[in-house]
Amino acid sequence: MDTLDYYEAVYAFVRTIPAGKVVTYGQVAEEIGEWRLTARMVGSAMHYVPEGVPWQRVIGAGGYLSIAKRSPDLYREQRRLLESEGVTFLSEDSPRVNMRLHQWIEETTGQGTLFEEEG
DNA sequence: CCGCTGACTCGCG
DNA sequence: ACGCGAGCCAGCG
Repeated sequence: MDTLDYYEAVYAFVRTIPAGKVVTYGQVAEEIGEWRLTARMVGSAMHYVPEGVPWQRVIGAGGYLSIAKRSPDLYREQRRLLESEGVTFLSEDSPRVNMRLHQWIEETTGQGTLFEEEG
């Protein structure tokens, strides 16, 4: 698989994520199954995401909207898009999605289950 | 070819 | 809970 095809594979996968569901960067890489394709690569692909791809459904590990650190504007945009399709957060102020309700792919490694509810 | 960087992630204070 | 450093691999100058 050529390098640029990685991006296409990522976009193709992201398009299959149903509204109201979210997947982490790491999960996208894992699902595609190319050993070179890491979470970082998925992040790069999302940076150049073409129109029509529901990029907001790809989030950081643990439900955290990782874009928040680098771009407050994109964070607000992503949050707005997610909430408009029914995704809920741990709290109004929290940048973390309620993974219990919205995670599309179940964690199988047993590690991701240490997601905590708030309150 | 070398070095730096990044829409990432994990482990440690 | 949170900042930091390290590991990660492809892109770019």
